[in-house]
Amino acid sequence: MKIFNTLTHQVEEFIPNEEGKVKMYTCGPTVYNFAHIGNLRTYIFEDILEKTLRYLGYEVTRCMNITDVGHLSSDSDSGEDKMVAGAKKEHKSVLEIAKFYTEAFKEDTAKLNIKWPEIVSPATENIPMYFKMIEKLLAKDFAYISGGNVYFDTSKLDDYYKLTNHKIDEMVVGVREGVLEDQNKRNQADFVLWFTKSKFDSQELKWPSPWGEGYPGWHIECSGIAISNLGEYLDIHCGGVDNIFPHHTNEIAQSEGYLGHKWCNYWVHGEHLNDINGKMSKSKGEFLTMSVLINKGYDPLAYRYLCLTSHYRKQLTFSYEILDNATQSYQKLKSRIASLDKNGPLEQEKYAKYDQEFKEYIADDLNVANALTLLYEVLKSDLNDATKYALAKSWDQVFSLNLTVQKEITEDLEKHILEQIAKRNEAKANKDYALADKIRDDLLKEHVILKDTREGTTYTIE
RNA sequence: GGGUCUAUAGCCAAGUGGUAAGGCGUGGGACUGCAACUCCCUGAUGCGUUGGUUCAAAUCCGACUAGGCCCUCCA
Repeated sequence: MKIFNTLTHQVEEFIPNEEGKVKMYTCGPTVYNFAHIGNLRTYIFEDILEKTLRYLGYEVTRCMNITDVGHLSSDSDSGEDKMVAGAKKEHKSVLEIAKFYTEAFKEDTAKLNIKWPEIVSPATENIPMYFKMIEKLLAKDFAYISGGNVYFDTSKLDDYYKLTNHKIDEMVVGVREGVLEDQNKRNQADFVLWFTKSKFDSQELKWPSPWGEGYPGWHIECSGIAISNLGEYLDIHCGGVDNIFPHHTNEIAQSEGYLGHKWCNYWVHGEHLNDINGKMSKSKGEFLTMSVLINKGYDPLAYRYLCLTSHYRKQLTFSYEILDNATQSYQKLKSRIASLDKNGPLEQEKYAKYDQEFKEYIADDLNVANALTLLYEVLKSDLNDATKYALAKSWDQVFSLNLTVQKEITEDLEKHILEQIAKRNEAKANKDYALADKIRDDLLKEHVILKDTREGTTYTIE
């Protein structure tokens, strides 16, 4: 397995700490609103990564956080927490809001066939772990107290910027409008581990702590949750590219400061889904959620197919044109597989050869586009139907496109359809094409699509 | 200002020095009462522009152009 490691800025051979086992952590959603399809692209990529590792024989334990506290609400850095803003808007408590959007997120991921991680942990349920970490960081002099808050001292690390290649002298503070410089910091890059003061008075959730009543900084939650659930040595840490700095940079700093050794070997980041204005966000342009697409008649799995045709490290610009394109391709692919006769003997040798090739593609930094192309090649090949079907079914463990899932047909429905087909054939024989077409249209309304072949009329159900 | 990534047909996209995969769409044909489905045929003398290295460049190097992202909310 080869994968691009942000830490070394190159594609590397993946070697886990423990042979055959992978510990994987992925940054989860901030649950103050619905996830947009750009957020979901990252979860699709992480799902593919996890399933690829499993397909290659690794045993994977994956952990994800749910951020239900402590994120600022807007670019203006006005000091209102996202969760609080969401709660105010909807007249609910912060935790009610978090619960609601956590459920919504879970539903979205289920529709996209994204496997729910073994371990999912909300930030608010791990406060004692943050105390433990912060206390140790203070004791080891990696942290200091200033202006009521606890800060991490980035000057104590030689390679704080190793993930980004940033040069500290050339960084511009407050390059974005409205970002204020925090006068309590010793160094420009220092960040807060625990808040008790400053501009976050509107924060609703607070906990008593050794440093006063307050709440955790924006980065400590991921480190705390990852270390307490997966231990001191992590194999893979994922997220969107926007997390590289400062979030993941700071996670490395605080985790390695706390542990006293290297924490995670592979940092893997997914690129963004943009719209024509650039980066997708909840505040500008159309707020594209799964529900928006579903209401427009799109199949969530067509969106998943779209994500699969594009490499995870490449930006993709969303448009309805490309989604229509993907929908067509996806439906055609599915119907081709549905028409295969799955019964019969497997051509073992050829099966193994193609499966090996498939593994080589996905193991090559998740070259899913080539893996999909291989599926088309198989469908076009001279393999027997049963072998083609078996390969599609096996590979769908990674693709997760329901390629071999077909609608159940009840006996009554089947009887009804066959009767209608008989009636239509009679009408056709009598050259009563108006009636024949009406029967065809009526069945279509019931999602039954008729196919006239030389052998007679068959049907499929969508 | 600094960092980083990208540019291949109408659209998506593979390609990692040996002469441009694949999918969707388009157009044509077979099939059909007409359709749909399916099948067959159909596309880049060319890979943002421009220099260079090489027997050979979409692939390597330089310059330029355009665009995205990051530089304390973000997937």
